[in-house]
Amino acid sequence: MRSYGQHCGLAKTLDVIGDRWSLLIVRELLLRDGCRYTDLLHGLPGISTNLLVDRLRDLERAGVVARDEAPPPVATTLYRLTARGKELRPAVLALGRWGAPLLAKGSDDEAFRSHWMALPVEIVFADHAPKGPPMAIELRTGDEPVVIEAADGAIHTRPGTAEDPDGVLTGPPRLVMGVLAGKLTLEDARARGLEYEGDPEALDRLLPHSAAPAA
Amino acid sequence: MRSYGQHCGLAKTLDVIGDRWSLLIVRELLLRDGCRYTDLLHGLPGISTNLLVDRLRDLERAGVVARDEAPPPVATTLYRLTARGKELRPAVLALGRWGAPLLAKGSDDEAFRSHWMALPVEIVFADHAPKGPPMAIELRTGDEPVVIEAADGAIHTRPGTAEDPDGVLTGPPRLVMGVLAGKLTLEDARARGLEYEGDPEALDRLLPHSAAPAA
DNA sequence: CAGCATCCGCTTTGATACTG
DNA sequence: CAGTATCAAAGCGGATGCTG
Repeated sequence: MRSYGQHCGLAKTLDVIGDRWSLLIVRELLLRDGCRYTDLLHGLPGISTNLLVDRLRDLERAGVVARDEAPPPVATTLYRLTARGKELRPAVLALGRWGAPLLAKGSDDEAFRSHWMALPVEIVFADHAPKGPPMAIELRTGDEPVVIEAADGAIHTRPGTAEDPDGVLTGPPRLVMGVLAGKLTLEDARARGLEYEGDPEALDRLLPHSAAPAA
Repeated sequence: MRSYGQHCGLAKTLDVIGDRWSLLIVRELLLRDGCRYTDLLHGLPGISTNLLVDRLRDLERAGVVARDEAPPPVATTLYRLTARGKELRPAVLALGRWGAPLLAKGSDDEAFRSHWMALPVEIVFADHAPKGPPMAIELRTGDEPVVIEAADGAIHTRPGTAEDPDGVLTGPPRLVMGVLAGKLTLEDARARGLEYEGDPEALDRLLPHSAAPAA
């Protein structure tokens, strides 16, 4: 990207990550640090192969992304964020939060990847019973199942299934994301076709239950 | 901008403000809400006139910017952010903060506008003596003087001069911005040519004085 | 198959000139 | 002052080809 040539912090940031696709690449690496070229390609539906290469090079030169040559069992190169790249997390979360209300208006032919759900979870969820027993909620939507786990007051999200989940959310991405992003109450989502099986209090432990939705 | 077509909050945000120049236009309106086309042009050195019009239209359609037809004494149209547009402030600040370390490496031919200094001030300054008397520091750099005022624990920045400033910072934009962004100590900046006249404690009241610089 | 590189048509941007 | 109009240059998207 051509530099804005402005002595301003925002402009300098945009000089680095303002190119089309750049910040989405950062999103992918924030969600799945240390992943392969092909993983990135899968997590960025719509990008063309040459653009991905170009952007990775640009971000590498800018000190945001690093590439590690993985040793023989894997024998591939892994892309990850540098420490400096990880510092983009607050900005990415702030931008993602701003876009949450727009998710409601999305059309049905939009691409969706299950691991993207970790972003809204990080933004709006909190463990309201940090002393409670470890807990897991499974999400069945999109290209792969995802598990949200709460333990010791911390919340983690990972791809895969849970052995004995306290709750299971099943339905179209729009409804699951609506609930996770705090833009849809569980009741509304159920009325529109979302299914929730398990302990009704499990989700309540994580969802913001103040009167005001997340701003 | 062509939509990313991804059901993700970040992607949705970038669909709206991811175009080149868009977020810098938002910056201008965050700093000087209700300004004229020409003011925007001046605050966005490097943009071309047709691009500015295109972006303003796009942002208007997206509900981020609104235009008010000012009544006869002024008789011009004023651009401002909508409530929704103002909600971009946290994201803009987060991005601006990330770029602060990059300001040090800027070259001397970069464009600079004094009112941009309000961003770092908002990010790193705090009034450490909120009960103290009202105070003003004048900044003399860039295209116009700027005053930072602290009163009742709140900090304001405005273009213009102060009648009886408690301190005056004079020097090239790079050094003044370095101090404001917390990337340069006052001593370092003075050694490089920054001048500070007035009460040495006035600046201390606003600068972060913990050992660690702003992350 | 992972990880690129090249080519080509289309869209976006940038610079400047011009208008009510 | 507040935009339009025009056009060249750069960027992007999609397809395809190459290499281990």
